[in-house]
Amino acid sequence: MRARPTMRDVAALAGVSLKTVSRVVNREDGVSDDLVAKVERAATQLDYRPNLTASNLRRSDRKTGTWGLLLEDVANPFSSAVHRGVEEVARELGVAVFTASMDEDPERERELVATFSSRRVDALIIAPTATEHAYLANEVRNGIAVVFVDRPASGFDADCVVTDNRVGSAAATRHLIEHGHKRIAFIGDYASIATANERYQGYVDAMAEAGVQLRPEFVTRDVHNATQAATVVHALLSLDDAPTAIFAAQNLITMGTVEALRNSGAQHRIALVGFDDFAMANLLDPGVSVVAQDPRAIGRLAATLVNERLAHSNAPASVHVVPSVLIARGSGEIAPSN
Amino acid sequence: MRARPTMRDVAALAGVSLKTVSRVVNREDGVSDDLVAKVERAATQLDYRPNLTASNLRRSDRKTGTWGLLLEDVANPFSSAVHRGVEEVARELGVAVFTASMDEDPERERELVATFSSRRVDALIIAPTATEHAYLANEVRNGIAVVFVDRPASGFDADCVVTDNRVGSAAATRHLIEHGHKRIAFIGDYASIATANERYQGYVDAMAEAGVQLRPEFVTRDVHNATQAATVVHALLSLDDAPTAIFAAQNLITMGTVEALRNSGAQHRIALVGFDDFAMANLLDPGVSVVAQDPRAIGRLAATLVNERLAHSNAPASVHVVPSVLIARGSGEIAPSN
DNA sequence: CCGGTATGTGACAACGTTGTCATCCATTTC
DNA sequence: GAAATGGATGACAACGTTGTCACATACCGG
Repeated sequence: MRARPTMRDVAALAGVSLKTVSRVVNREDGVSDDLVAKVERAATQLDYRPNLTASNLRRSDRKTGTWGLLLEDVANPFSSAVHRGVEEVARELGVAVFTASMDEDPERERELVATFSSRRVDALIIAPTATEHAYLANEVRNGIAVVFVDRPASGFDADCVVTDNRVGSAAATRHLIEHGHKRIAFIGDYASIATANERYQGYVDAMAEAGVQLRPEFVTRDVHNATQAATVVHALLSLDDAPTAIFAAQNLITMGTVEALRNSGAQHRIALVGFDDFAMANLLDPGVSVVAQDPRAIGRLAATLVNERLAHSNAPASVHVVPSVLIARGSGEIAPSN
Repeated sequence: MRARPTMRDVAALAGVSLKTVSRVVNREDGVSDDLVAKVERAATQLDYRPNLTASNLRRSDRKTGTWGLLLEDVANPFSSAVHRGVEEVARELGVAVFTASMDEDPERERELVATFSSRRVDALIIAPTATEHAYLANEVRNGIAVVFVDRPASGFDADCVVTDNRVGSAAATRHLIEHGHKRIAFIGDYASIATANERYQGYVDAMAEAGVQLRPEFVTRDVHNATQAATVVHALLSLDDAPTAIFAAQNLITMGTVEALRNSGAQHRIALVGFDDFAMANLLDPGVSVVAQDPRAIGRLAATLVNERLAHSNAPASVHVVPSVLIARGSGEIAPSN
């Protein structure tokens, strides 16, 4: 394997100076047509590829055209849709994106930020895992733009893109109320997660708005996976005065609920609305009504904000809310059974 | 915003030479303890982050610790699971990964390869879209390691990780035969896709092995999405002598088939096995039996191969097959209706 | 007390590129 | 016809780091 060709090699082959090659590669004008042709021929002949890392080092604007994207888990449907949205905008801008999963590990988040900072990314887009983000101030001081997605960060002021959690949850709950339900259970994620709280608040809002009394035995929080959710549902169904509807305030909770309802044969009797859409929800029986987030739009918006922040680094930080949409598929339109 | 601190700044603050800072940062030994302490204190005080791009430029081994991962679509479940597998290995190796989607556009594939090559990735992992990969020879000559996943490349010799398409498809077909079926339909993707052919061959193998005559009216190829698949299923069901079982040789085809069977009320009467697993397949009614690929294992293996190739660049290229697993969930175990 | 070795530290060049400035030659201008 | 202008090209330094080598000091054995 030979050494990679450099501008010097191209220059030698074309019989011009290094700088002229640089000019041609960067499409600067002021180079005569025949030299341009000669250089291009030489570059092609050698399979020359400009070395962007060397270029970035020397360039005065000090931008590498690289972003870091820190997600919960690249294989998770929500994360990967955000990724997709970010990528679409990055592609238009000619930016390359480093991606990594944090798996809810704050330590890992910090490691990744350090790694990406060392690689001189222009910006970081973070779906935060850590609860304290003051440490990012160093990076911002070093010129890195930071935008949060999905969850706001605490202890640190930066642009942020979130779903309309509270309003969307209120809409889900209201939808059940409008179909005649009053005994509506809430199953939500860890109360320590800001968005989980927002969703709970939305449920509370809609219940209050309709004058329906909250019943503590119908509210379960700190549920994090499908198995736990299924257990909760079984417990709810065995109550004397069981709920006639369930609002499942998270992806996995919805799936666990579907499973539990089916195992109890209650899937056509108990109404269900989930927060966050998932694949095949329309093919289940009944189809599962959900409040769908738009993770791809979230990703696109975050990337756009990054781009703006890179242009005006001292603009005030802002929070952007992406609306959710209620999709009726059957499960949310079941009437109360008694 | 101040300029980013460099080694020079750290050296000045610590009162040592640039080179000593370099030694401390790279944990080389032969630096006295008190100088190490001084340098570390200065580095912390300035929020110094080593500039990996400058480091890579100078380093003699010429490795950047960066890979490029080219996927069909980062938001697609198969792709993102491969991504996850690659990332896990990359993380252990301290490698950062650029990811991008090609959306079945060969032009885009080449652009991305050029971009990543300019950024001096050590390796490319490609789920190929282009049908002709001779162009990659230039990159390999320039020292980039290349590994293919999911589909083999043509016109270019490189390591490759694929699912056991033919054997898996034969297993799926055999499963249906063992449950008493003889009238088994095949619905597959574009015949131009190598893996789609493999899957068709597997179907043919199992039918031949059991001495069941192939019936051309039961074989449909060049089906690429769920809607087309649904149309095909409706046509199959309206045949005088309709099939009693269907082998759906691709993800989206399986979903379209499920939908069509349900719309015809035939989901408990016609057996179905799909190739490639998908979310919620177990919660459908009946659960959908599938031959599951292991995309995460594919990603992990590909990353491992990259690492080996970087160590011995002249080892012969090899093809690695990751076995698939048949998961019985109900739909594949339905007995023939007459 | 000398020469030799080991150890810690720094000066300097180099990686592949771009910014700055100087040079050269061909025009144009008075 | 000399001077001024402008356009094309190249020489050189610099980006932030590491590899190489030289130097200074400390230690050792004879």
